[in-house]
Amino acid sequence: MGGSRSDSEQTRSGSILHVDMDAFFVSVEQLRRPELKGLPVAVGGPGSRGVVASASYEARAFGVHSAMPAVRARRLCPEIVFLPGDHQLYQEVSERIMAILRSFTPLVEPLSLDEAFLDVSGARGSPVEIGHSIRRQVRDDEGINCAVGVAAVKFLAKLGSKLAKPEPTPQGPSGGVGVFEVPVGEERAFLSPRPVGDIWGVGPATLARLDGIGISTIGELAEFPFERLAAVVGNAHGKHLHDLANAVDPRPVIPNTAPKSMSREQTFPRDLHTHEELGAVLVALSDSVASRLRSSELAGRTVTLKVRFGDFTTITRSHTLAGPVDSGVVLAREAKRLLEEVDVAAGVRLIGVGVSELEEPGQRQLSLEDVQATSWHDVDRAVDRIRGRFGSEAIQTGGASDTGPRGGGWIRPN
DNA sequence: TCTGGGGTCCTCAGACGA
DNA sequence: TCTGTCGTCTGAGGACCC
Repeated sequence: MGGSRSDSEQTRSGSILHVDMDAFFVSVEQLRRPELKGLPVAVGGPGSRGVVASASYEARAFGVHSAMPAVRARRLCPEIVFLPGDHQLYQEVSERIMAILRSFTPLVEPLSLDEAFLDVSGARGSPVEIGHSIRRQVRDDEGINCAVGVAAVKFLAKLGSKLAKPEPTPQGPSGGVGVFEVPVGEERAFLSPRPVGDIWGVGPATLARLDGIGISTIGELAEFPFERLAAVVGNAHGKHLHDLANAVDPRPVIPNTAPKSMSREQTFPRDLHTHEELGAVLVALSDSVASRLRSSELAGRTVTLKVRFGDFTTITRSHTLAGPVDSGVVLAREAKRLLEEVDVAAGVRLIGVGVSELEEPGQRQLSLEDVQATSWHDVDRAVDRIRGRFGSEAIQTGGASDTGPRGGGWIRPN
């Protein structure tokens, strides 16, 4: 079972593909800076509070991995090259790769910039052949390597792509089958000996709980009485895990899923201790979230403030408005209102603003609050037009000073 | 060791109305 | 009228993913 298999064999293929780019951010950087090829490279925040977002296989050979603090990555691999990252560029490359995937089937569900599920049940050719074709075309057109998992269900396809990836060595990626298939009918046998941590949705907390009831393999989880499992990890989570362990995953591939929330957050190089400093940041973050809402033609009703203190404890405070808003001014006002109820004297390392309960800003009855918001709507649109024409830096909120009648007007930077 | 940023989903508790 | 129950909504937080 597994690996690249020709269709002449007897087993039947599943029609779900999971495509996963290899070290995506780093690969994109190495394309525009070929001198970085073959070197240990990481993309991420290089500062004292930064973490690794993506690491080259050469860096991984030293034990560096994503989400690792930059300080630790440097300790493990002193010669590592840290790059700040260019999200705009990654977005553009990702969109071109997704277009390649859509040339094989319209049923493409992006999971993030660098991975996607495909349903190729209606496509021409066998799923394994399609997997190889996708790898070829992504490599030829974009210079990026990717791994493909083929299975009957999403969870197994995702596990397959993980197993198709090369191994990290100091000399770079080594081996890797490229396309890994879990044939239909062999799922349970494939899963049974694997560690339970291979299940999508089992992180450190769940792993510890499962360990506490003597479960370490997926096979053990599959045989465990559901009622006892649910008592330990909760009903919904228990059912989900039990199903996955038994290779049951009815989730379809859904293209074009609408976002459910949008947020922006920022970690400071040093903790901030006053509402004034934090309020100024909230204005900028709110403006950014609102701008993205408008460009997606969405508006949200629930505003959430996130505060992480110096000791890493995190709280959220939220408020649901009468109607959806997409104005940075209104978001900032609500976020500041929520912040006023938080004691920040101990020091804040991160602050964030999020909006959920998203909908299209359509017809609805306007409240007095809405009318006030609407008066800023035209201003926000004008700002969008200026940024569209002259770039995102062309105009910024005056929230840093937080002065003026509205507590954060628009300024043109010098 | 010391933990970014942007998401999704789930659980739990309290308020509230039927 | 009072009390208990149930469902729903909202808010807060945890866990997980890339």
